[in-house]
Amino acid sequence: MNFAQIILPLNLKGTFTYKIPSDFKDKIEVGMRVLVSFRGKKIYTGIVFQFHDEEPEGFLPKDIISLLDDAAIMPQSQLQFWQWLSEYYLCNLGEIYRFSFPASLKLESETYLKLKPYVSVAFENLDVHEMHLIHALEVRQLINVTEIEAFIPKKEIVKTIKSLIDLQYIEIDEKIAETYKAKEVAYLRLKNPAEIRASLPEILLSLKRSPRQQELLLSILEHETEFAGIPLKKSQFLDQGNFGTAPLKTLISKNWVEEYFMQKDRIELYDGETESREQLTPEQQTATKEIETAFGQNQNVLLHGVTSSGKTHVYLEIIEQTVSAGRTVLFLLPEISLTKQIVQRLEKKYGRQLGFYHQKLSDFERVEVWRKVRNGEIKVLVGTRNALFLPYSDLGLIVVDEEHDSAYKPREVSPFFNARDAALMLANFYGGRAILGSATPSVESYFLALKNKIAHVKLRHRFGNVNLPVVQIINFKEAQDSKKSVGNFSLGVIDEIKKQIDRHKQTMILHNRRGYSNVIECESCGYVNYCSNCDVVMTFHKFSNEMKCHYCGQKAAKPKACPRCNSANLNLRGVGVEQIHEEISRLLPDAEVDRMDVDSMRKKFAYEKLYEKIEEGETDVLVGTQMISKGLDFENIELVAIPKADSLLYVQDFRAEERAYQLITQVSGRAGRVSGEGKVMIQTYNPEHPVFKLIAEHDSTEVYTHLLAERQKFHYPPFVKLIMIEIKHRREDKADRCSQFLGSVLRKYLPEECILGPEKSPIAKLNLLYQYQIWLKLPRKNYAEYKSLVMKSLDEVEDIPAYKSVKKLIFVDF
DNA sequence: AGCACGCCGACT
DNA sequence: GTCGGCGTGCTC
Repeated sequence: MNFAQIILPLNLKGTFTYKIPSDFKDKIEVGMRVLVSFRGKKIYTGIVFQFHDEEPEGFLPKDIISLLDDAAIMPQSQLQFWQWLSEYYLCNLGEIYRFSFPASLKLESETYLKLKPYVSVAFENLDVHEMHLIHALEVRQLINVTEIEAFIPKKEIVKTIKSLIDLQYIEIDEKIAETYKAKEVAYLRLKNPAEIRASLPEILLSLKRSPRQQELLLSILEHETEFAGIPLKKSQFLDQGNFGTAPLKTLISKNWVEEYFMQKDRIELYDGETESREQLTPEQQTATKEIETAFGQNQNVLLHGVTSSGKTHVYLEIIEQTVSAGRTVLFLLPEISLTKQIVQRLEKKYGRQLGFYHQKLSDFERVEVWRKVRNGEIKVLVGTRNALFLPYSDLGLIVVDEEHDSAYKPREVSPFFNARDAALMLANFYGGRAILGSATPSVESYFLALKNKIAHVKLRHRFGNVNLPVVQIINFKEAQDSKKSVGNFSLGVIDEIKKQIDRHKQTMILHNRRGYSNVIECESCGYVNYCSNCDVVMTFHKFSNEMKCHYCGQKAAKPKACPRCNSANLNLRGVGVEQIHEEISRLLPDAEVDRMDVDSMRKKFAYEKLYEKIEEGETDVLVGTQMISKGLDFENIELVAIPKADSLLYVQDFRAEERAYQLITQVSGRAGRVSGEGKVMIQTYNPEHPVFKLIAEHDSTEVYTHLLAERQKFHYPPFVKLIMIEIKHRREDKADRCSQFLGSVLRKYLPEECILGPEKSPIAKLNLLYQYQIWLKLPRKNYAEYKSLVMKSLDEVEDIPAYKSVKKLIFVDF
């Protein structure tokens, strides 16, 4: 055990070899954080990955400078998970490390040093640099590594620090411990409640000349009676009762009331009534039993329940079982905005044992959750995909809610992994189980269930045996031909919306295209307005009166005349959600019509405000993009209309039909949740399209049979394994040549039928980078072999210096 | 990744 | 004559 392989927070292949100094040998553990120097002067926090005794060839390993933890900060199972991720998704361990660790747990040259307390320094034994550093530390308590460069030559820095640490004169300042202090919050309570209650009349009498004090005391008493056991937050209490601090101070000095402090919990404690466990319906009970059985047979579960069937109730039941068995639960959601409802319910039950983790937390908050997970304080963790990387010690259950959601595998941030599949693996490494839940499972998950790789548990009925909405397909061609249409709507849909408004019911209209119109075209010369960064037409947004590129975010003024031929005849083509909104507002002038899309929700609290407005029933019609399909569970929505349903299918993506099915079904699920009188109207030029027909029949089995047949016919997942490689460079010829070269190398090793491309990406230029794609369809059998040939090909391209600067992004299971 | 090194154009 | 552009190479 002379050497350690260390993971560094850099996007570099593999791990790095360091020597373990003899005095660390009995303390160092796999999963510990260590301080090492890399590239001479830079210092990094690394993770111990492995130990070994093989003397490396070709370089002299450096020593590990110091250990940052007393015990492993990363559990073994997590490290196994990292290793799997990096092998499966062809990404570097360093990338995973960077992505998954809060910044303050992986300090680099920003790491601070300090003198050890109560040491006497034998200056006569120090060299000049060591002396400088000690003197500097005597003047200022903390110095970071970069600052030391000012007075010690770069080459000598690490040596100096290391020698002083060895001499026990200085130590690494655990900034995390220092800067991270949970905030303390003041609470109020009666000092001696029993006594006060007993002699209340006398006390009140004694306070008769101080009405504010009287009021305050009674108020606290009332709270303690009504919400026994729930802490009373001082600031909130004073604000609500409009009390000043003066009467409170007097009460405290009179020893009636006391102020006490508790660590602030980022999740506010639920202070409403605690709800008793809801009774499961017979169907939910059966589902729970089926899940237990599957778990007993070491099987994971696909919980396939129609919208409003109460999947959450089943989750809660299994979560409770897991927690009472003493194990931890991870509840994954595709995005934070959907957490509201589930958190409210879990809060009541688990209080402080509930944690919350997502991209929008500050670093401090992340570290807090990290520690609580590590030391077992948190038993139930609700989070988005990055919550997979918390240091769980005993993960018994992972729930992946809305498992079909594409937010589980964003294309924008590396490492590119699918959180749903990763969750299955993570559960596996911990010896835990996973539930994938959805009303519209992904074709891949459905296939797993079909092949009995995971158990298929179904909930076929809506909660309370409420009927599923009636789906009506409207042949829009016919409506137009028979003059029964106005603009983008058939008269039937308009009439139905009016009918709903008369009944004081609400309507949702789905149109999944942002902006007002997606092309502005010159009538005389055919000019269209392209984004200067991307090979994409700019979309006109009437509301903000500007042109926007939906890919890079660039904005431009709307041209008044054609920039090429100066003609003023500019045509608007393509219908966006703003236009649908405008149209409905015009057709129904007395109705309250609102719009919900990323553009209108950008302002702070815009979402909350609109949410409330809908909840209060002030909104009659809500027009929106796919955003309206998530998290809007209102009782009063009875009608869902999709005026241009075909646009959902005309996307060049082999998952277009699956997505269309999921989106339509999800948004339909908003209609008639309680009444059972929901109605869905789909306008299309292809009324015979199987996806629309099967949605109308509510026959999900047939939908998946259809989707799977298509996938099999055209050789797409789950029948093959798909890897997409995207090659990007700011010079088109270079990206082109590099992709051609990679293509030829791949063809050297792989059969021709496995390789498609290289071709220009559907968006040939994005953010000033030209991009080309190569699609690999690899057989499931011997996949590992094929994949290693892909890796070999990539390595060969990597060896060409001219292509080093070309970015190569690899999407596995794209 | 990120940083130093090294080779060619536009400037005081 | 120099400053600085980014192509290239290397890091345990």
